[in-house]
Amino acid sequence: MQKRIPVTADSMRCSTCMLSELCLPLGMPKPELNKLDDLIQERIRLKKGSPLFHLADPVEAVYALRSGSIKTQLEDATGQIQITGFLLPGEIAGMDGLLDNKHVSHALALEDSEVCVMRLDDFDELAMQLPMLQTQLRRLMSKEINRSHSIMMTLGALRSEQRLAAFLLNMSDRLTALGYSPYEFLLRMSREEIGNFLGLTLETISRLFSRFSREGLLEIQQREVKLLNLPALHQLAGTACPSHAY
Amino acid sequence: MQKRIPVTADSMRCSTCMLSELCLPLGMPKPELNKLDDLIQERIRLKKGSPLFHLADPVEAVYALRSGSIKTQLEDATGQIQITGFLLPGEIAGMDGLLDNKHVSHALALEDSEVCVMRLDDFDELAMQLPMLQTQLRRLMSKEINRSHSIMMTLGALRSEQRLAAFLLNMSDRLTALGYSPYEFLLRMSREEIGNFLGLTLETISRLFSRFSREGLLEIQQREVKLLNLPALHQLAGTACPSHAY
DNA sequence: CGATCAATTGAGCCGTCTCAATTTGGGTGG
DNA sequence: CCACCCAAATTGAGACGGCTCAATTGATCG
Repeated sequence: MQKRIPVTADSMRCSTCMLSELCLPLGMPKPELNKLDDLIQERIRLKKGSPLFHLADPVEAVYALRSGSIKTQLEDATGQIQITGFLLPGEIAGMDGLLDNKHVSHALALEDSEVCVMRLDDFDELAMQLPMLQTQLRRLMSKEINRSHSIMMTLGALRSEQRLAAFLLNMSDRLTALGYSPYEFLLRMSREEIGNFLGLTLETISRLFSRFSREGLLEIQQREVKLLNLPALHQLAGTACPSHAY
Repeated sequence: MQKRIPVTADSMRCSTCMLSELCLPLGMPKPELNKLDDLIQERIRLKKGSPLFHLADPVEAVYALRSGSIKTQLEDATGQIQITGFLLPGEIAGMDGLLDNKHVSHALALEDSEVCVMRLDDFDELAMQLPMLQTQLRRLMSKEINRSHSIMMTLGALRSEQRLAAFLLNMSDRLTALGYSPYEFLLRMSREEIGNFLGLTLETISRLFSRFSREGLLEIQQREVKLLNLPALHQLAGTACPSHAY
């Protein structure tokens, strides 16, 4: 259930997009920003549950999430799935397929979503006049490398309660950057998906939510979370609590 | 214990380097390859145990390992370490620091090693005349993203014996690509470092080696491994056994 | 309003960790 | 060159965290 939407002159452009502080343009000066507008020639609307791309699809673009949310997952020879990330608006999908221009993962919409299509051909052409663009992509790819390494640490070094705390705080931070509340948000993924991502079972996730709730760290009602004690969660996760949280 | 070595006209260059099929030049046509030679202006010799860079150091280059081996590791606020990779010749270090040009990890030599320094300024300048260079770096960064995602799967979905099998097979594959035997090699890292990397304790690693040895999967003598049954190891790890192994 | 899927909760088991004791090997100085 | 020392690795016993299997409740959606 994909719907491709051509971008017309009066559509939203990078230069006027609310997400430009987070997305590809992050930190680019205004004049350069205006040149970016030709890069996005189309967008894709995704219904909940539908794929943006699949394993082994050819890569001809990377995608910036404009609205909604997306999960990305690996699938091995035995059919085993590992979710590698949950994307929020302003984040980029498809950067893992650039070695051989073949996707090595699946990307699936967790809710109705929309992505901006950045065709690599167009990207490289524009980058000839706007070299900074290469730097921007490099920064985003570097960020994804960091993110992956951090998750390695989460999976390799933390116990279940710490993993879930770290996960919730990470969601909270990213939603805050988007202008939402750090405290209350809706999880767009199931307990099973959280568990898969964190290397735990859905039962463990459910039990931890119940326990955190009993301990007054949060309230949870289905997928609606309210974080009640950010400092305590940070202490659990072993991360510093950002000052804005006090 | 770092020693910087300027690259002179008669030094080894990318165009004549044995590693060019694996390293930055991978898949580049000859004429373009020759232009690469000016990129590497110096190399660094590292004594065993000494750092290539540290957390929070400014990033002015990325590094291609020329000989030896290097581990990279994260360190969190509590001092907790997570090893994120063991680099072999032809592989690149420092690509995780490009978001803000500040290193977010440590890189330490596991044995006496040598790296080629690719200054980012020089890189971007050269890329103006050789646009393919940007694509090459993109491919290498994409490869690192993949590698990290695969490790997420290893940590999130596999049991201890599967993790160690996957680790050994991965080493075997990469050493094979360098022209070494798929069967016999020397582990340059301790049991503790393997365990840290795989999210297990050193005792578990030691026990697994003993068990694998008892089961005839391999022979191990300190850090000298001989893999005796690649298909069985692949079956354990849940990966397809490459044809050359039969 | 039933059907179906998601989430919760419990009981028991298993894998990995922790703590501790030994053994082995490599490096150093007498 | 040998004796010693220290770090690395092995092995065992017991504890515990997270998993499996199973039953039940609670949402959501035709």
